[in-house]
Amino acid sequence: MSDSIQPQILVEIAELARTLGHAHRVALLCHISEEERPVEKLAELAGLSLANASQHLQNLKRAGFVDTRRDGKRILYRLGGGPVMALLGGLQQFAEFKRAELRQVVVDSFAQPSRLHGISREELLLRLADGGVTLLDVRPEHEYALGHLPGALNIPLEELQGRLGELPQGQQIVAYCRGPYCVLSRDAVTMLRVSGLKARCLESGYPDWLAAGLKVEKAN
Amino acid sequence: MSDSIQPQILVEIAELARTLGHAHRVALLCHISEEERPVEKLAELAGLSLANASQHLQNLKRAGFVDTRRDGKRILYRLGGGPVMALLGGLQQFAEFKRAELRQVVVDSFAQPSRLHGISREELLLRLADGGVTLLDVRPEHEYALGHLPGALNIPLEELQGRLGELPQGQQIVAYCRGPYCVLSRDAVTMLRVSGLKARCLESGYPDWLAAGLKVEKAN
DNA sequence: ACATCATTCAATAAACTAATTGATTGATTA
DNA sequence: TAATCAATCAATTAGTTTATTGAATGATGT
Repeated sequence: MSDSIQPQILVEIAELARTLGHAHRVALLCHISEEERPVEKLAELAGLSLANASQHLQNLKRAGFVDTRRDGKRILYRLGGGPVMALLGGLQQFAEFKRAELRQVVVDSFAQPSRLHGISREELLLRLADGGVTLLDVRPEHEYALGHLPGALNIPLEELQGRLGELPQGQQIVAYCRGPYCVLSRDAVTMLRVSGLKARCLESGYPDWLAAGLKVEKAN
Repeated sequence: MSDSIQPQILVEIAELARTLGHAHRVALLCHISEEERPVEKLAELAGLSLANASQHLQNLKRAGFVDTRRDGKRILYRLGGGPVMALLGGLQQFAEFKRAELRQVVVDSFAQPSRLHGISREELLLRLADGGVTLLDVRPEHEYALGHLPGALNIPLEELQGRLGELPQGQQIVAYCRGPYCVLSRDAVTMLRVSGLKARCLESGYPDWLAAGLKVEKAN
């Protein structure tokens, strides 16, 4: 076997990962991904002291996850170039997978013979173009606010039972949540079908959509 | 604005990232991804003491990146469930993007009017089924050895000039490397075209292929 | 030019992480 | 049942990383 992987790229990968290895930095990165923001605002959002936030932000910048520009007195941080969100999405998906695994649901839903045959992103895009589909985001409100598929309706799973009336009767409904390992949309589809509605799952969730570079909508 | 992201998932994400935040652990994970292996072998491959390797491996296991099983006296580590390779691929791609950026090549290749119109994975799969395509992996040999697209020929970019004779004359050649931000395959295509061969780039690289869950080939 | 304001820098103490050593576990073979 | 062997655990030391403080930038607006 050759001398395995180039050690230098390993070190670079590890450095990138370590930069994301602190909850405050991940939080800051999320806040930046929502919208370009000055340091003070970010510190407030993340609940950090100014100097502390500044240092974390500089770490993120050194790693290339964010960029800055000056606007008058303030320095605005924005998302950097490159596949930053894909990376963050990958982490989020793995975290989501682990949670699902803990609840011992993954195995069940894979074992389940009718996997509710989810709809792929490609098919969804086609269906959306035709207009015969209602997109339903069943994640909690704050996650929806941070970004969702264009035109998606938000009814968190917990509220779904009580808000069935808000959904169109004739149309096909496509529910999605955090990804293939997240059970929210599966539960939603089961619930909707029981109520006599035509519902399917999106195979992949919001992070995946984001990672694929497709357009998203954000709350104001 | 609502209370932003759930702090708990942020902590979990950060923990995952921190686990990948050490070159030795990334190296171990790569070695494990190649093949199920016992601790001793992994320690040797990564150049670590046994106890040290064991500790790193346990970190990886705690995070869910790897799993273990016993086989006689030895304990074999294998890749865990969930989108581990997608995550690692995401990191690799971001690292690759940064390198390209440093060389100030990304901007150029995006600015370049004819982006060498790359071929998509879907199209490649179709073409491969027809058999009229030669797949060319232009990454260094050791990277190729760790895994490559099924049936791909390996000629590292540095050797390409001298080994043009190994390529079929009539067939379309599809070159790939580490991903959309890697310049190896672009350079290769340019070189091949100059030599009168029909060549195109794969839009996405090996890590992306891996992340998409498609079949790969490994050296023995 | 001066005062102002957002941000960064520098220095410190506290907390955490990594590598080494040697002891321990737990399954296998004789 | 004892010897063996792979792997893990425990404890130590050295090295990093984090949050805090207060001082230093550096562009703005009067």
